[in-house]
Amino acid sequence: MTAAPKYSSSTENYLKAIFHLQKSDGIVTTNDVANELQTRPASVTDMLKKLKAQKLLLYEKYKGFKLSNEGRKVALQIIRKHRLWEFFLVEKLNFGWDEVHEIAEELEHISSKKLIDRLDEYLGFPKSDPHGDPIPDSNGKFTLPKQVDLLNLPLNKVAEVSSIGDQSAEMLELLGHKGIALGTKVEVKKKFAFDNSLELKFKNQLIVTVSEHVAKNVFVKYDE
Amino acid sequence: MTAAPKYSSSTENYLKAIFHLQKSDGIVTTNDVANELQTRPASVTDMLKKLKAQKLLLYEKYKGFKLSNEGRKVALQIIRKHRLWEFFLVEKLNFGWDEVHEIAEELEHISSKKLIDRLDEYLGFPKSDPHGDPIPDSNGKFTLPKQVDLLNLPLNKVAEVSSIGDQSAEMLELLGHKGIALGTKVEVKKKFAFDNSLELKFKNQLIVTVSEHVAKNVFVKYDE
DNA sequence: ATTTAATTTTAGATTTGTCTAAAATAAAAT
DNA sequence: ATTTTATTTTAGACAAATCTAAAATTAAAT
Ligand SMILES: [Mn+2]
Ligand SMILES: [Mn+2]
Ligand SMILES: [Mn+2]
Ligand SMILES: [Mn+2]
Repeated sequence: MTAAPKYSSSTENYLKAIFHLQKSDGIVTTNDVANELQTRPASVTDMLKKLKAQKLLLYEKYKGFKLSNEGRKVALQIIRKHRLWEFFLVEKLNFGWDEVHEIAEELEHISSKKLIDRLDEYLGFPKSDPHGDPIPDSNGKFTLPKQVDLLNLPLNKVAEVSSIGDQSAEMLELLGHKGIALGTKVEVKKKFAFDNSLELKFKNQLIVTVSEHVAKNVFVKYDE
Repeated sequence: MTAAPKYSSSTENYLKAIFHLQKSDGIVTTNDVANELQTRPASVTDMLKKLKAQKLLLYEKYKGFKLSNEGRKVALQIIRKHRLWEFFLVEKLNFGWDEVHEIAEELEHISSKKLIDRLDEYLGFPKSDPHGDPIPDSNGKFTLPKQVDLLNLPLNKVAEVSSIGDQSAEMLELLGHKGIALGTKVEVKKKFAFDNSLELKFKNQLIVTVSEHVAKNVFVKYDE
């Protein structure tokens, strides 16, 4: 029985970043990772070599890299911890869903597995975090919620905002102002062919306009 | 307005260790700290110099050292976090009081002040941790638990046995038999006016009777 | 008061993670 | 097919925190 190896916070942050980047693009570059982690490409290359040595990454210089099975497994456990802590902060400590990310960025590195499993139980085994992202179970499995972005939501269909693609401060400010948050019920009343901007209607009858750029980053779920 | 400086986990662990050591002995040595932190005296000396440079420590080589006011202030905030997390683990996540220390040793380094103040509120502003140690408030103040003998403990107040007056072999035999030891949690359920004998209840619901003579020699501490 | 022992500090290395500047390689443009 | 540009990697350095071995200082013993 081999004891679960401990990885540094830095290592964990790299694994998580690579996981997220290869989820969206499929292919990940050194620059992508440097940009995501606010560091330098040279530092990324250094770390890629270390991750390869630990068998967490498949890497050949100049050719590319991707997580190994073990690397993905570790990444998923970090993501599990991140999202469970976010859920805790919002549900139990009354934080806003837009102020928990930074704190979870630290909490995700607390090592105790027993702690996170107890927390999961205490929270009632939530399926998704406050941003609508799925929470992997202790085996790393999770069920992707069926969702589309607002651009692809059929007209006059009531749907619920379930996750946000671009979670930058600027985006969150815009959404806050327009009155769009997780759980908000919306329907698309009109789509302008000219610029793909949309008119959305809320439950309270209010109508707002959002750009194509915004619409592509707001994901909703709805019944068929 | 100066932003609160961030200290490394290592720095925080040193401050906390020195705080605890100077609490008991008054005087602290390089070896004490090395022993407490499972490290080498040479490493301690290195860190003492760094702490001095940060004005967290008053230090003159070969002569001795002690925390500065600022150093003590930081130490108390780490202790506050440590003990609040321990309380959380025991009260909310059903951990045993004997298995929370290691986890709190990591959690105490999470930096968000807002988090710890929200946690404090969520827990109902507890006065002491699962080991009976006082929890400093957000200004670093804490109230030492009140210490009285069992005769003077108010009815139905949960208290912790903190010291024994008469430590004769006969007394210790009696206490051992009744199940009373340092750290035992007890409350007084009934006091008989006839002979000042008491009925005590333990956490495990067991009830025992002790004489006035015994009660006068068992000291307990409790909050308020 | 010397000698001996313990404690503390320095000197010099090591590890981890980062950086800048320069070189190597790949991709894009002419 | 060259040339130019962008990306990636190496080379060399640095800060933080630790270590071992040796030197400096203080404390204890004879
Ligand atoms: Mn993180
Ligand atoms: Mn999230
Ligand atoms: Mn600690
Ligand atoms: Mn404690």
